[in-house]
Amino acid sequence: MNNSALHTQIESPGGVAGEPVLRDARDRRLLILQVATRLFLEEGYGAATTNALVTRVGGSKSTIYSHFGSKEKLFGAVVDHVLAQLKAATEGYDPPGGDLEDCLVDLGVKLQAIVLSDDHIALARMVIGEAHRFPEIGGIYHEHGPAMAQQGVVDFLLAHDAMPGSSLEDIRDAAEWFTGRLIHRAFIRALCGPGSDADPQEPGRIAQDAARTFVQRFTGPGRGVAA
Amino acid sequence: MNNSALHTQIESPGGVAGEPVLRDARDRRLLILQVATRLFLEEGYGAATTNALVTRVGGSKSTIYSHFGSKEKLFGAVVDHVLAQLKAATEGYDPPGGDLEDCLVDLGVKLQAIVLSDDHIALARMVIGEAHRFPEIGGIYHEHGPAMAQQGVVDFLLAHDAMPGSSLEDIRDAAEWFTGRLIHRAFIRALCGPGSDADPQEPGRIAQDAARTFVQRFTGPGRGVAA
DNA sequence: TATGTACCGTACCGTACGGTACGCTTGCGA
DNA sequence: TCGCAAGCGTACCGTACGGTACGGTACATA
Repeated sequence: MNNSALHTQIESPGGVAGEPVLRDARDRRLLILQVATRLFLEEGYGAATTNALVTRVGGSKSTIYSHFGSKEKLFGAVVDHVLAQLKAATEGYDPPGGDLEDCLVDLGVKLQAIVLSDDHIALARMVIGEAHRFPEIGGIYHEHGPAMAQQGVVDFLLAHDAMPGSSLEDIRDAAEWFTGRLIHRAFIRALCGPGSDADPQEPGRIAQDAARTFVQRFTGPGRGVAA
Repeated sequence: MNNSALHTQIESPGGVAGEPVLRDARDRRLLILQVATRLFLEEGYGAATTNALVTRVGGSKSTIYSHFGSKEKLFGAVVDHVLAQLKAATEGYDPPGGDLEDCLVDLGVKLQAIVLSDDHIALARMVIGEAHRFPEIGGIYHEHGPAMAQQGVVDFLLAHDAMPGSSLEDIRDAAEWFTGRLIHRAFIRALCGPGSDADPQEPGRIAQDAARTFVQRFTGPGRGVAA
């Protein structure tokens, strides 16, 4: 699962060439944030050293500490930054024409691509691993990540009037069925390690299964609470 | 979600009383392992200090290093230990009588209790957070945790002949639907932070929804692949 | 030309960590 | 009684980290 949709990295100065390239640039802060984001995502919070950041971004540690007051605050800014990128990747989603099942397949594939993207997995690992030291950041991630995705599915179902006559609670439950089926297994596996991505067709297969079964179960005749 | 089913802690010496209680005990190693387990689960890998372990377990750091060669190896032993406890908690599961739906509700409630237990959440956080540094341990956890749970549901469905005539692949897919619905949302939420456990009836409600919907969709007439 | 601001570079501080060395004590078995 | 394995306590080592200090530099504005 290799996804580069979220990469907006800028060339970092100070790498090979000793001469600073962006000297006195107004967006020094943004550059630091972007490089720090890549560093944190690659190394994790604990292993990402401020000295390593200085090496990558070029310049001086003092500048970094003048923009962000501490490593913890920088971490918070990085999480916000990645969440904003993830949100941007979801905006402007335009479901294709066709019947509900086709739309659900499309939505499912897109959702999987974002949730299972390298950047999101790295972010989730980091946030989960540090949830205990930074509970607030864990809450922010959950609110703007998983909870947002869940709400996105609910909105989709409402916009398509996929379950006419159903209560909002039923629609929420249906959305949980859908996302659980779509994501759960692959997400947990990805969080646990690189995993053997032996079958590149698996995401599509699961999206189709999720969509088909969803339509059969939650829409059309015979749905609703039995007994 | 407060679950103490996994706690088998032994009273640690050296806490208040200065006199060592288990001096020269043969099971010094086990005691260290148990205390280390609690320490790691409470503090996380990075924040769990070997000095803190010495303070809690009593005795000397040399002893710890003579039993386990390094902090990393101790970590591996702790993960194995917790996984063994989790496995022990699932063994001897005896589904109640009654129809399939009742059995599924019971299975669902038990599964939730284990997966969402404090110890398992703490373990999962730790493993996920360090999956990058210890990919092997991530694999071990996944194999003996999530994958095992998944297989347990498959075995349950097979033992109850819940989906007669279905292929093994269909049964696996059905088990993924069930576990995804059961666990996904609450598990992710728990991983992200303490969360507001406002509704203690939620697990039961979800287990019932999962069981009822599962029976409607995957068993009885009208199931199977459409079109 | 004077001044303020942002940044650079480097040296440094205090601390905390994982891990080791070493001499002492205790209790068991021959 | 002796030796030996296991454990104890403490001091210590090397290192790496987050964070700070400080003098110097470039540039924009007035």
